Amino acid sequence: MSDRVVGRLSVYRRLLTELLGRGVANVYSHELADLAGCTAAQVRRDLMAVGSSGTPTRGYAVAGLYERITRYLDSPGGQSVALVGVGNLGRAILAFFSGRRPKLKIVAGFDSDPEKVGRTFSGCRCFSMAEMTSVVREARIDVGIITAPADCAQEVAGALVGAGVKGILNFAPVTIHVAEDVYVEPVDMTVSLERVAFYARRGQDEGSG
Amino acid sequence: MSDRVVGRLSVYRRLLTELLGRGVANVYSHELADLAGCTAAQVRRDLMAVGSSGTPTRGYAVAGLYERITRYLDSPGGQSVALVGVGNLGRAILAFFSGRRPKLKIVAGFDSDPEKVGRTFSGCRCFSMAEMTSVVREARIDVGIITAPADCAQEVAGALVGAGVKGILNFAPVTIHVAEDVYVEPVDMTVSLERVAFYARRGQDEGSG
DNA sequence: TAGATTGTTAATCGATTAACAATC
DNA sequence: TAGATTGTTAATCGATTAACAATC
Repeated sequence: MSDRVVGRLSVYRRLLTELLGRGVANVYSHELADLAGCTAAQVRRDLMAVGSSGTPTRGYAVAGLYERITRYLDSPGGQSVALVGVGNLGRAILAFFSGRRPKLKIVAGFDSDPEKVGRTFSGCRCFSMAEMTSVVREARIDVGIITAPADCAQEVAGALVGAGVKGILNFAPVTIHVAEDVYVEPVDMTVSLERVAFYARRGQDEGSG
Repeated sequence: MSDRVVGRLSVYRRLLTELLGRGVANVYSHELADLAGCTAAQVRRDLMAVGSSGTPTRGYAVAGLYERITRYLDSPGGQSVALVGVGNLGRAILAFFSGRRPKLKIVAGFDSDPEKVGRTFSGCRCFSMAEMTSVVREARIDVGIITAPADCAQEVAGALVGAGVKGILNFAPVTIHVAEDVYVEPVDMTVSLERVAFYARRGQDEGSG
């Protein structure tokens, strides 16, 4: 399954939650496509991939769709996340995810600043860097978020992977290198802003975002 | 020019800055590729696209490369950015970009909270929502960052575009719809984290991040 | 039935990769 | 010269798009 499809499934699910809340029972592929900003053909192909099917007259059942996507995307028992670097951005992300997805919860923060260690931010306890290996192993954390400064991001990534993390969301503006079986998703805000500025100046050309 | 190439150029430039600081005069495509996490063929093709050429013996001149990429990516006179929604995430982003790229500066923040209006965050003045049109026009802002809550992101996008913005970096977890000539880049942290969690659990498969 | 939608198959498109000649 | 790298061309790959039969 390609990363693009996984991303679209996540978007569909968010839209389905909204439709469920409004009591909508069925949706057509072109309706989801309009809401998600993609094509109806993509929606149908993606939904087939997770084992959902619709009918020509009624489209897809919202509740069934939500259930299928969730079964596909989520781990049944939930997954735990660690966040390393409880600075401005780290705390903003802790606040952002607080209570948002109970099955994918940030259960531990880490920081080298003794002032932050022991405190709780948006319901998440901050530990020292030295405690990382034991905390990650005990809580069976397999996802890490790096909001540490660029100059220590690689070291942090190594420590996370060493403790058992298999996926990293990297906000530090550096390319980190890890073992092949670890998935790294870079979220480089500088790169994103420069790209937006480029297309804002040049006209959209063919930018796909 | 595809959005992927623009993103890689931005990464190359960051690496070149570092090399310049270390006094490195030349680089080979495979060296940049290793640092950027892409292939040497991609690097050579991207650099050709911005009009740079290298030699078999010395590779590429770092200074010349930096200059070419900058001339390609940056607006000569610089570009101004507005940020709407000076909450936790907005303030973290203001702090992150503060002084980072002088040619691409966040010159105004906007928030509906009267407590924030008139104050300065990381050197950026916060204005009221009512002032958006006039401030954006007077400062010739053509890039917007949306860090407002999801339920008003679409409205904010409409206001930004109405005031003349041609590119939007959207951190709100909703798909926003704007005119075709406006470039929108979504940065959906929920989608990103769910994708990382998915691959962390399933093994990397073919995730390209 | 009529008609819009679904799901499948083929065609297209773009980007990446591989192969190779040119070059310093 | 020898050899690694550059730049070009062809092949491959994946995803998207288009066309169409099946379906409710």
